[in-house]
Amino acid sequence: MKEENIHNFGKPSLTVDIVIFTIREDELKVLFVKRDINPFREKWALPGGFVRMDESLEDAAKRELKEETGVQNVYLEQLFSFGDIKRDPRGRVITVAYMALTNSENIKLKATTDVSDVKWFSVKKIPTLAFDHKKILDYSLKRLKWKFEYTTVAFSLLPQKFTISQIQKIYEIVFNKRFDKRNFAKKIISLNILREEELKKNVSHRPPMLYSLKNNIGEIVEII
Amino acid sequence: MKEENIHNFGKPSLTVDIVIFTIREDELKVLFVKRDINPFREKWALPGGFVRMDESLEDAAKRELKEETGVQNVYLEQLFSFGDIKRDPRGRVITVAYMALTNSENIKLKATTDVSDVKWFSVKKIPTLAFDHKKILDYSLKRLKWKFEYTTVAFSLLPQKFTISQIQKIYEIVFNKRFDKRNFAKKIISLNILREEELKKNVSHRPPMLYSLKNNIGEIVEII
DNA sequence: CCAAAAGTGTTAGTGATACACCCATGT
DNA sequence: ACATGGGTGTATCACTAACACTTTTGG
Repeated sequence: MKEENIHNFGKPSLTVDIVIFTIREDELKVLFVKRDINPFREKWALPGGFVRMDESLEDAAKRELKEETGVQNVYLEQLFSFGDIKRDPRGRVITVAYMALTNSENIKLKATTDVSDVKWFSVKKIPTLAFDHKKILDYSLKRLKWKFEYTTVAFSLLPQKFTISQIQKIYEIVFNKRFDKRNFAKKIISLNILREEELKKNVSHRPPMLYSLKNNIGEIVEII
Repeated sequence: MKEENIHNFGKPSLTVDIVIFTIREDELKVLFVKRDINPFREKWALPGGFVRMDESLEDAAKRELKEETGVQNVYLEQLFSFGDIKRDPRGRVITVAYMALTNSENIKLKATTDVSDVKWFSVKKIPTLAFDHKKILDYSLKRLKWKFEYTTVAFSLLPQKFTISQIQKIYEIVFNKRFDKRNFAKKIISLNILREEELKKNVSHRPPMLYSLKNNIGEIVEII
């Protein structure tokens, strides 16, 4: 009987790379690691690495993110697979890119496996990156804006309870434009995706209402 | 100097699979091949196969589509990569799924490499499929609808010159719902993406205007 | 003259935008 | 009392949805 032989062809290698975004100091930031191994030693790169035989792609992304940066428990979605023939000087390597979003307040970065440094960079000041990681970053920025318009992913950048103006600020940072306070609040509330919690305490002005998200993060809801 | 060894890990294998849609007999159809090799010999499956070392992912998708089905020159976009550990009984295989769209009028199917048959199936009557191809199909149907709403991909299902009612029919088939003729025409024309060509000849009713698409297929334009 | 599909306008309703003042708290 | 950000309503405009009749051609 004819049998397809899985070994008839040379095999490309397979990696995952993660573009993780957060908001800090009123800016959209992305996390890079400084490579401590060749190729591109001493260059900044997206966290990532080879996929193991016994883990799914998503598990590989989570593992690499944790190993290289210490970051855990984030919103994660697959973006795109990049497979140009010459994208890696070591040979044929396909990478599956993931986008992650997190509220960075409680995150402690730590450089570990194969990495000498880990750092948040403003998307407005991106260093020279290893491999085709600039292309991956550009792609993920487009996807990020798209997802912000049509889903609730933005809420993964906030703590579990948040005010309307915190959401608005995040949209203003990502779209780099101001929104009218009244219209923004009207729109968000009319979507019926928020649950009122309690009033925020110890603020030196009128205490704002805290909300939490009823729906699942990433759910499709036309926001803007 | 520390050097990252590309061979430190067992390598998963890498395939591409293509979900190709067309409209025939007023139905949305998808192309499957009957496998002539194990595993899943005699089962219907998406066209696809192993990625070679010297071709990009997109080239691999085009090559497999042509080799297995004879189909060429189609709209093609990457969908998603599927990497569950047990998705292939032969071992660890990741597949990069592509979606293709074509106007099937001029297409001659021919079963060749590793394939005993090739056939269009209505999306309403899908046979049992090999591997996780049902999951890939379901994903691509979601993506198809999404792209129809927000881009001009639908036009890749039509000949270069087409009438408004041909477009409308395609939208009605894909969304499985009727649209008002006047509102649909108004909307499409207001998008300013069509160029008037000549009147269609030899029709046994009032001759409709033929249009062509000004923009690139797949361009983002909110259609519905 | 009949059958078939093409083409075309108006109205009502819904959602988007623009815009400014008062409120509750901490210091 | 003052500084700070929170909260709220209305009027206009643009877009969407609902709806029916006349036109052009081939047979």
